[in-house]
Amino acid sequence: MSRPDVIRVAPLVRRRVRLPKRDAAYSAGDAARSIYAVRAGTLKTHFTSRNGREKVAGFHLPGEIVGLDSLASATHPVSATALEDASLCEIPADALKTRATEFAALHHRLVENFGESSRRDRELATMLVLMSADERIATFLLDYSSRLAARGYAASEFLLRMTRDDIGNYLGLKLETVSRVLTRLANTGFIAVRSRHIAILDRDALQSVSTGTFVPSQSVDGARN
Amino acid sequence: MSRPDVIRVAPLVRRRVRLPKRDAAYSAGDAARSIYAVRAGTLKTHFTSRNGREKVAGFHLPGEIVGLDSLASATHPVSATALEDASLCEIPADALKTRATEFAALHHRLVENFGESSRRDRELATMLVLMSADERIATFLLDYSSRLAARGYAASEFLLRMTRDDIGNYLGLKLETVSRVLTRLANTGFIAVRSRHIAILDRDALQSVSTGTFVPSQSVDGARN
DNA sequence: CGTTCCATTGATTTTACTCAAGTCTAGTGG
DNA sequence: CCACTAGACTTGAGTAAAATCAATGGAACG
Repeated sequence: MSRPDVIRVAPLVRRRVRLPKRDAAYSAGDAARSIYAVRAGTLKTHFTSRNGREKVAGFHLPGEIVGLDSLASATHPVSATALEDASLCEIPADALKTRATEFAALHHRLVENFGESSRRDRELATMLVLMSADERIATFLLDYSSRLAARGYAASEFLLRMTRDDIGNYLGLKLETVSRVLTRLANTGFIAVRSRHIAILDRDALQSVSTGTFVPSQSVDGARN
Repeated sequence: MSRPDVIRVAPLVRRRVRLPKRDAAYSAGDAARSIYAVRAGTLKTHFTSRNGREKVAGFHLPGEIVGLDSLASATHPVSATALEDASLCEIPADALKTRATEFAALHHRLVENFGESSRRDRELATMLVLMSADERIATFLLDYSSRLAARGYAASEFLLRMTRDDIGNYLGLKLETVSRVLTRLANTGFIAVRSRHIAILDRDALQSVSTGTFVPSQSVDGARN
């Protein structure tokens, strides 16, 4: 969870793509021909697990890159779907591959990006294993906020572009639990919730919830595992 | 979870390292000078999460590579500790970096390796979110078995080199739960357990447990999330 | 060969899930 | 433009899976 994966690849961009809400930039299994920089809008990446259940892999804000994980294989391992009308820059994978070795700087950026995404995956796994529902939601909100801030958007008041169900799937919670936790955090005055509009009212408190230092209601522990 | 990340890097190896049980090849935060191929023995990678809790990131069998995730940053993001006396091949990172752009094939292997590890991380996250304790343990045993088999070891009878606590931490379960599930799987006759010695007696059944098709005791669902 | 770490098993509690009912919101068509 | 509808969200009550607490047994290690 963190900084957007900004990468300057202007000379490689093939074309702009308009992607209406609910449409997929690519689907799991598609030939891996391109990666995409998110220009505007929000995407989610998702896939069907071996036992047929749908899993949200991540959310992608403007300025971030999707599809990099396809460079290793012939096909896209996940699908990328627009949560709202979006606009993308398509970057052909072959150009990226051949010219990556050509230009050390670009190669370096790629390696960096992989490192970044593996760090994020590691943190997600940690979150799923070690954190309570409250900690996960608090962490999610703070991460979302900081990613928006890094792109120049308001950090303390924003619109969630995804459903409670998507958030829950991503964090390993049921949508009812997501709803309850948001309500609880709102009741303690740490955030304000108006459907998908979120305002962070007390960032420090939210931070302490995310680290398990503070626990909203009565339960005294917060420690898991 | 899957295939070992075999990579032929003989010409780059600097030296062999003997690593006694409980010693670390490197620790989180160390300068990222080298990556390591596991020659013999088993390692675990682990790190301290933001809230100070220890998390097992993965287990690494002979023939696999550790430390690749450090290429992106200046320091190692995780620690690598020997679960038993081990022997490693040290590969200097700078040689890998400079010569990776030199040799397209090696560069390709690196990209591939990142793709593989991100696939594994994604599956781990899925496992943690969507799977019951029984499914996780069954999946873990089958993965462990197939990784051993890929290196020429017996696939159906092996020794777990890590504690129940390590397994539990990795899978997001408490050690007691790990113990209980192993006992349950043994009672149904799918595996045999003698402390850390595991024998897979009915691979198909274990497979069906791992996919949630079969559920050992009484509970009828197996579905989560 | 005793000490320490690891594993098992049982009883109880807790967290988040499930099931269910009802409300709100945004998008649609009359 | 308003009414209608479908999807999204909230809230409540009861349940289940795994965590926690606790005590004992077994293996490994110096």
